[in-house]
Amino acid sequence: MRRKEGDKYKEILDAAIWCFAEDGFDKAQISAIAAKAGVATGSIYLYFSGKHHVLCELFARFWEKLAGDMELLDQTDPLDCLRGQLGLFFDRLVANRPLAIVYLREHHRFIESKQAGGLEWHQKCLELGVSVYRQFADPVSAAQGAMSPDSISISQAFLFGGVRSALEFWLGNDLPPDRIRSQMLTMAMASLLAVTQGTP
Amino acid sequence: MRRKEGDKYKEILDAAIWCFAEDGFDKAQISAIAAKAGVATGSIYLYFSGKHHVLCELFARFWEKLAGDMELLDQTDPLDCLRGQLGLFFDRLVANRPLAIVYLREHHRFIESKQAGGLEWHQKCLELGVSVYRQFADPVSAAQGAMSPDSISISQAFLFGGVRSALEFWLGNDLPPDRIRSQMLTMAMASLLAVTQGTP
Amino acid sequence: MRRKEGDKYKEILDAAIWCFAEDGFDKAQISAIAAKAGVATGSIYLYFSGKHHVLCELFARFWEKLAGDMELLDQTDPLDCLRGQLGLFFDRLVANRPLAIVYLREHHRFIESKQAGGLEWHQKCLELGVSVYRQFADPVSAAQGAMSPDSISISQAFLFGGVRSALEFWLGNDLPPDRIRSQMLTMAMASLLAVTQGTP
Amino acid sequence: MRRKEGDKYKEILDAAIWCFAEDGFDKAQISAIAAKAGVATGSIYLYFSGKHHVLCELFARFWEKLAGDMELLDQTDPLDCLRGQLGLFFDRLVANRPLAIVYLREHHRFIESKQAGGLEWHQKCLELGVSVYRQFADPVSAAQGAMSPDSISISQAFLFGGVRSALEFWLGNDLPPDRIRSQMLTMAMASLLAVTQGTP
DNA sequence: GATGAATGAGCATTCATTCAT
DNA sequence: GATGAATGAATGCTCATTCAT
Repeated sequence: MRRKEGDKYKEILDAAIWCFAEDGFDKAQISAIAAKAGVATGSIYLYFSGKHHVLCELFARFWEKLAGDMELLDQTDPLDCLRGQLGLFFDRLVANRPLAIVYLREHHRFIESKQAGGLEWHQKCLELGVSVYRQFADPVSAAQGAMSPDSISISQAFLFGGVRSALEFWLGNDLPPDRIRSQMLTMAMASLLAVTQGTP
Repeated sequence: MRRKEGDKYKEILDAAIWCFAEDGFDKAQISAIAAKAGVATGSIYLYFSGKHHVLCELFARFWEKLAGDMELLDQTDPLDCLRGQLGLFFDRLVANRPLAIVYLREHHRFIESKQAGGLEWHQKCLELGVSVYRQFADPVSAAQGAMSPDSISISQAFLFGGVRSALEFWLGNDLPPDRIRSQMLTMAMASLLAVTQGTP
Repeated sequence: MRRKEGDKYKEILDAAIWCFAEDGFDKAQISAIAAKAGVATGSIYLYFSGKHHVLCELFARFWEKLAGDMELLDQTDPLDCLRGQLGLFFDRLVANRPLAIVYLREHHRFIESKQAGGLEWHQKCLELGVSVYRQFADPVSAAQGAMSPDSISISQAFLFGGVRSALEFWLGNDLPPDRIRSQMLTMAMASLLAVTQGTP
Repeated sequence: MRRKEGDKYKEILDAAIWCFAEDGFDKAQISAIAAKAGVATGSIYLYFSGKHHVLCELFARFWEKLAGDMELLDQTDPLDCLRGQLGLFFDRLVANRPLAIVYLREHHRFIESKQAGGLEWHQKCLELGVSVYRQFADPVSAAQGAMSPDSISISQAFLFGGVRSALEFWLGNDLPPDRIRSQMLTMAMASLLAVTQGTP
């Protein structure tokens, strides 16, 4: 069976999450990741081109799965859908604490990475968000520029920032995630509507 | 006795901002900071106990100055005041691009630092925000829990996350900061009101 | 798997002897030891936990071999046996000039080291000496305290001091070791008998 | 008054003894010596040319004083006189524990030092010993070579080694110095006589 | 494919010494 | 003479990556 081989890839990624979360990307040691994954140090280089690549693959898989799940969301009501998207993003990270830590601290390395494959999955998620966002267009707000690419991007960044804050707060406090999630979504939706609902 | 020449302390902090922004905290070299500051490597240790200390002092000075400026804001209208606070925070970082980068990437080290002096200035800024926030209390929203410490903290985190997103966006795009600032504040205020204005 | 090539462990120890002898422990550079041993700097840390550990292993191996050789000595005559023990110690160091230098200058670091393995071999050698020493007991000297633990320890220290002096002298002068060895043993035996032979 | 100036020289030497004893010569810091002496770091260089010079001056003063005291010893009986010399040496170091430590660990640096002034005082002490030693000459032992320069030097080295051992033992054990001194002298004298008393 | 011993460039920090005041 | 801020060369140890087996 070749199950073992396929597993190593995943074992390494899982081990990397823990190590990156614990020590940060720069301080985390490849040899520690290998040990935690139960493989030899050198084996990591059979699956990844280096430490940076491991990190990028981590996020690539994350965004890939998220994109898949986002597509399954009910798109009947734009507001519900967007709420669902943000909630899904939040839930996925809350379900994996160390991954949430790595996301908060090291995701920028993924974004800034030049040759990283996997950015297309991140892009896909952003686009899924935009496509729902566009459905909020009404003549007045559109006239006010709410559907300009810039405006949309800023809104989207703001919403992601909101989830980010919620995660950071969750990590640092002992509150049930639902409590945080709920207030986060309330605020996110309000901020969204403030931009997309024209105020005549 | 040879007097301390010039303002080496400040030169080092300024140089550190550039180096941390360029290379990240872990990769940044003390010797590079020293070179940029125009002092000898060893001189850094006359003013700071190590690389980590330099980073913490950086943020301590930032929050100290910000706290001072926040206190000067007109407090007549709570909404205006809060908008002013967030805008001030945004403006201070937009005015210093590399500092903004360092803030986004390395501020968590300051927060997580155990023995860092200067955390009190950060705390002070948070408290100034909370004290304005409390003025939004109305009977209905208060009854709904909007003024519970948890709720306030979450809101505050969300608002900071909003500014954070705006900064990140500003760094990655070529939009005039005012354009970003304006939409950020619109969204921030809306999200705030959504929590503090009871919906009977 | 790549096997450990050659006897890097031993190469490093041999190289360390030369470097420690030449420069002293503190000034000796790990990189110089590595170069002389023909290995990379980092490889030293595959075999030893640090510079101090290298030094301690050096002495541990020395005492281990010495203990083995001391046990082979003919124990028929106590006086001959003790002479043989001291002579053996002297000969082993005379046979390795740089090791003799390191012994004279740095052995105290081994003794003072808290967690050094190998101290048991040193202890073993001391005990082998004491067990022979005890055979000198005669009723009169014993009554005078010559076999009290303190007295034995002092005698032993004195005898070791004698060999030490002989080595130091040998290092600093161009005399054949046998000439020095012979006078040293004469004096050592006389000093020994002065304590263990009761003077009624 | 110029007492202050003369004092600094001595303050530095005294401080150096403590620091060298505590940390060893290489690890001891000039700045720590200065601090302990109550002077500025730079001031040390007004009195000494460097760290090594401080160490050498330390021993130069020691041997200078010892030479003076040795000359005062009663020379009536050679055996008593030699016993007195060794005892004096032992006592001087027992009276100053940190100095004893520095003597045991770092004296070789003084001996090996090329340009150190003060070696003549050390030489003086050795010669005072030799001149007493020569008085043991009897026809038989002299015929056996006991008064050859080599033989004398070896004997002297051995005797110094004996005192050295006694000091090392004293430092490492909780025995009253007199107890150690006494046995040391017994053994030293016996070893001496074994060489100088011809055995016909 | 898998291994892990071997590599060696890289870096924060220290500290003897200098010298402007 | 006295000071102590400033210097910058020096070094033990780490760890991502390689590659012989």
